[in-house]
Amino acid sequence: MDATPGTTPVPDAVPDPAPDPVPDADAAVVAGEAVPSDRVALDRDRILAAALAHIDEQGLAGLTMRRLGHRVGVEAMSLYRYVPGKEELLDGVVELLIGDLRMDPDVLHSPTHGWQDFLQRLAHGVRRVALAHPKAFPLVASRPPEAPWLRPPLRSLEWVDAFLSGLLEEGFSDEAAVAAYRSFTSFLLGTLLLEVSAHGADVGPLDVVDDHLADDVEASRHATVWRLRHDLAHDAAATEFEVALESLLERLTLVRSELG
Amino acid sequence: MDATPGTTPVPDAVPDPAPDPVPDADAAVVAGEAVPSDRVALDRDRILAAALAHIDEQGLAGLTMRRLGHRVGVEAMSLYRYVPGKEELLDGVVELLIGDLRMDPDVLHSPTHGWQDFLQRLAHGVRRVALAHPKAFPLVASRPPEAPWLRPPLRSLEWVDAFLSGLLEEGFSDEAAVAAYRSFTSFLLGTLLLEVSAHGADVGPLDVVDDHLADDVEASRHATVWRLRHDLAHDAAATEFEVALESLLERLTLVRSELG
DNA sequence: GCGCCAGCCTTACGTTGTAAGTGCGACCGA
DNA sequence: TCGGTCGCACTTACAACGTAAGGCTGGCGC
Repeated sequence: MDATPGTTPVPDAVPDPAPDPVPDADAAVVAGEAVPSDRVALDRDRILAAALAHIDEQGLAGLTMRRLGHRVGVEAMSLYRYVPGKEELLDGVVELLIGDLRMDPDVLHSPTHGWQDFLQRLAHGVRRVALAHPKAFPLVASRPPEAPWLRPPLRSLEWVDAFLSGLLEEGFSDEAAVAAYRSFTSFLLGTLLLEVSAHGADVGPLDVVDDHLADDVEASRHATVWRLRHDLAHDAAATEFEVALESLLERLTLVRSELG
Repeated sequence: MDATPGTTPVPDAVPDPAPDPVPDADAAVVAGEAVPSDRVALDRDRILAAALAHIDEQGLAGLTMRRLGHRVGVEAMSLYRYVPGKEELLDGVVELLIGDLRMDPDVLHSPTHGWQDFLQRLAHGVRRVALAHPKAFPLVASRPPEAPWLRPPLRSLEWVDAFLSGLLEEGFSDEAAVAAYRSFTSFLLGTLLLEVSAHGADVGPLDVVDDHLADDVEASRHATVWRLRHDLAHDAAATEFEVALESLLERLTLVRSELG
């Protein structure tokens, strides 16, 4: 019994070479199965998924070509047959993240119940992705966009087009739709980046901060911060998101009629 | 252009050792001058300033301990006498950036002309810093904050305290002040991050995008994006910032009275 | 004169991304 | 059945990185 769960220094789960438990590989192939060995075939999607999983577990800095190779049961250089380099790999992870949006059944591709419902669903979908992968989400912001007007976190032509087309269908003028696009992306990026960042630094439940920081706060200086420390630590991100989104939509209603 | 550290022979401009042009060093010292050689004394502030300048010119990926050392005329390891490591160096650069805020004569430390004026000035001050250092500003967002409630881009106790105290003076309740703090930081972060990111990707004036992207756009798919491409490329960040900020302040007025 | 020590340099190690070449197994036309 | 080709992983190698450890030097106090 190797790999006892309590002791391993590296939690990676390499699939273990497993000296081919299949007695007759040809038979398996004939039977319609894929590769007989449990070492499943490598491909770009599997690599990207592994990279995302690795980031979720170890953080961005923990992702290394060698470590990623090890995780998928392969030497680092083998990855380069499927991915041109590390930069492109990270871009692929970002694509994967926004790809999750398409799979989300609660996110609509066009405003079938009004534009407010459309944007509400989209915003919540993006937030779900961000919260599901807090360590990876900053990538969505930090990767250079393919075009200056392809703004995170809506980083694909597909979604930008869906966004704009959707609003146009709903009576937005060209200018209003573009303005709404800019406001919406700024809002999502700022809010979600701060929310996942708080999650990352979320070590203890509250009150526990660095000593020197605590000293600074406690000492008469910064008295207000000290007094409000509990309010500041209190996490009401979900309802705040709701409120701020609602307020944004109200503002967009104005934009819609003013620039109509 | 950079990012691949493999080939460039480094175009840095080292100040040139300059074999001590001063004939009598003691005389210079007596005369009240600093170190006689033009190789000025190294210290933490000079290192941080050089690091910021380097990031401004070469980008974040271009900053290396060796290159930074070379820039200040010193071997890489000498930097470690003043800075514990690269992480702390980057934190120092962030401090330096927010330190610029304190120097800004248009930014007030307390609301002497009403809280709206106070926040307006603060917001514009932060935006000025972001635009002055577009390559470095993302650092403000990506460095892990010292405490979860110390939200970028207001990353120091000093400013958070000033913010909260200021609003309390102006009639905000505790809850309203904290809520305003959260909204304000989200707004600034999202807006400015996207603005500097657009500046970074700003290669040509407009229309020039990657070929494959252009193909995707041009081909019947994404027809709306294609049609609105000029509106999308049109940069009205300044006035949009103004409008969005105004709208935020209006909303905070409501928060102030509702949670009052 | 002597030792101390701040400040810088040198050397060295482990790790990173990746260019280049090697080797092996599966397929395929003869 | 046999080479030949080729896809795919492995091996080796290199430059650059962050940084640990220690060495030199020149100006200071005693």
